[in-house]
Amino acid sequence: MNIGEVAERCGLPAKTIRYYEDIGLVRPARSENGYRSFAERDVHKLTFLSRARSLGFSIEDCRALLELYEDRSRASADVKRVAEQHLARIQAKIAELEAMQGTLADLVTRCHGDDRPDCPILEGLARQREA
Amino acid sequence: MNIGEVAERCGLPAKTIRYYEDIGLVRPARSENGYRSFAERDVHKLTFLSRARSLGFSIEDCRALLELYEDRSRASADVKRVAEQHLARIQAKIAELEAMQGTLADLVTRCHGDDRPDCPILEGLARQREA
DNA sequence: CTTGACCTTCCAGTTGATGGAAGCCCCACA
DNA sequence: TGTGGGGCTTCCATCAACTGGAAGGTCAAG
Repeated sequence: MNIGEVAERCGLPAKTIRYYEDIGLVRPARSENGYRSFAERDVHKLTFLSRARSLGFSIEDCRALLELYEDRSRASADVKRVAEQHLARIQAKIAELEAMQGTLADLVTRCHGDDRPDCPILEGLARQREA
Repeated sequence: MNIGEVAERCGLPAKTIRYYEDIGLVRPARSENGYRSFAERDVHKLTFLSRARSLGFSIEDCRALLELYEDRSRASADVKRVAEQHLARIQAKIAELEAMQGTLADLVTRCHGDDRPDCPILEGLARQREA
């Protein structure tokens, strides 16, 4: 199977698949003409990667997860640990964004947004952290 | 004022301040010895930048906001527009992370996390999007 | 006069791709 | 047989926003 079809099936751009090969996440065979030749197994791995990336796992996490995925004698605890750490990072990030959102929404609400120069948003940004 | 003191006062690493000069966000004077020599005004701009960055504004947004900040004849509507767009991006990002969090939290809950190999997390990642 | 803190510039690396150029390969159609 | 087009190849550059580190100048204290 050529890269175009694989791209379609796993939902990743061809460019990304080549990149994943570069960094050693997949190792497709090669046809005589030099084209990459993907087996079903490669497509599964790429689909797995696509899903893991879409859940926000880093490439290095994906590498670890893929290794566990292929290791029939893995301990699910190892998988769970990776996932829990990632979940914690996501939750921290959400909290951070919510804090930003709170501050920013407040400033935006207080700005009348007309053609006059006075602006609580700029004042809020300029203020030396007394708030 | 030397860069170290400025860094302390505005809450940005010296390295970052140099970077901001590189990309033209500040233009501190120079002393005879070649050291950067910051005026109060520079410190204010850097503090402004620090706050804006901590609210997640991109460097280009910061550049625009800084320009508005220094323009006494600005229209607050221009500031508000930038802020609203950024707010929308933040909210979209929160939604995205919450979706990830939902899926991931579910998988984590269902994984027993012991030394056996069967693992709903890996199964969830491998599944070809029927869920 | 030396030590150590602070400053300088410059170059490389981070993350995860993405864009584009230059150039094969292959198939169909005239 | 040639030509066109789409798909494939590699390689290099670029994005954001820094950050780390090397090599070296400056300055104040002891």
